[in-house]
Amino acid sequence: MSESDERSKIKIEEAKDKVIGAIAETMDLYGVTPSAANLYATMYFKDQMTLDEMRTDLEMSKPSMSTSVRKLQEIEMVKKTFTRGSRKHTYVAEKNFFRSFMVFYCHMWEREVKMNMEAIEEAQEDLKDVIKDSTSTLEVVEQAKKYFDQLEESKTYYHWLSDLVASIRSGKIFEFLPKDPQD
Amino acid sequence: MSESDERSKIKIEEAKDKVIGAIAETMDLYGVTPSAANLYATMYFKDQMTLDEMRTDLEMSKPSMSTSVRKLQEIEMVKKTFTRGSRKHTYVAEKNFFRSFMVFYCHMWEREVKMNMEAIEEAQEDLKDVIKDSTSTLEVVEQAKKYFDQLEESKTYYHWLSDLVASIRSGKIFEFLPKDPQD
DNA sequence: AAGTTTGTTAAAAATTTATTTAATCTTTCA
DNA sequence: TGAAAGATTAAATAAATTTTTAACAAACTT
Repeated sequence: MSESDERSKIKIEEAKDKVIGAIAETMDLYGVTPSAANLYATMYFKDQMTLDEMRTDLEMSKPSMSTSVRKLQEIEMVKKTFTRGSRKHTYVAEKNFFRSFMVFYCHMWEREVKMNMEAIEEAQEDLKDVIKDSTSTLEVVEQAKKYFDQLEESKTYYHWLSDLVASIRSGKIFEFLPKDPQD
Repeated sequence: MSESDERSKIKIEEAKDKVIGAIAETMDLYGVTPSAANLYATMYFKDQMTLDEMRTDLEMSKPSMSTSVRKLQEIEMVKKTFTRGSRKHTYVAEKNFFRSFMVFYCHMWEREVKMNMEAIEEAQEDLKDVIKDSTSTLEVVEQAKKYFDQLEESKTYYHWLSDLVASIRSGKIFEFLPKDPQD
């Protein structure tokens, strides 16, 4: 192999590493550990990888790669693939960032809406009881009403968030914000 | 104070606690610690709080409250307010979830776009050098081209994310997805 | 069926992150 | 200006995560 060819290959690796570093660094948003982030970013430039390749590439233990890849599968940023011939499992990174965005945020936001709305509904029931209770003092009723209204108001946000999720899921958001803006 | 009045007050507290628990639990999305999440959720039902009130309420140390409140100020979910008369600092929780959403996600997504786009631009420059280098072998040039194209493709996503941020910042997104949907 | 290879689970070690105690610095009021 | 109160920083402790080593289970090969 020629001297300059070797240099070119190194340059390609450096180019990749810059992007790998950036992707890994911003992946804390997705709630993954630095090593899982690193793994995903590495896989982003590969067709597919086995656990042993990951371990060699990142110089980490196999169980560590196993748990990282599991976590990445959970948020659907990595998928298992069948590779005929090989006994090793192979994994591929989701390379479509739109899909990753959709899967991750929709899942998280739905969880937020569900959990908080359920709590709000229950809380409002309790507050209604207090408000309707004829033995309650004016002061207590006023308190209960205040909190009830605050919760009612907050529902607007959760409805909106729910709508946002729906429009991302259905793809309708891309009518408003095209993936490929015409200039 | 009457028996039933006491019961009503407890019921109000229980109602609040349900919502506090839910908010705190879903706040991991915002990358804050459980105690900061707890603090915010508690403040959500108060007009304002001093560090000492926080410490009493959450039964934690003052420096702990100080760092939590600092973190919440960073993501603009809490603001410092002036309270004439008192020497203690007072803090208020941002109660408009739309604002919190906007501030947090726009900030994070802008960071993601900036960091990754800068790395991509640099990497593409390197790859261009390799592609244009007349001494490069065909194999190496093909490799470089492949990565260049992959990066070029990914820019679509970052542009879109950038547009999303802009439309949230400007409020234009609410034309597409109204806060208060007409049925 | 025995032996290998591969992947996962369990327990231990190490690292990081969060919290507290103690000390320092700032501000406010006399 | 000095004393007192309040908030922050620093160092130490505690807690929680992450990572690894080691043992185990499953699947394939011969």
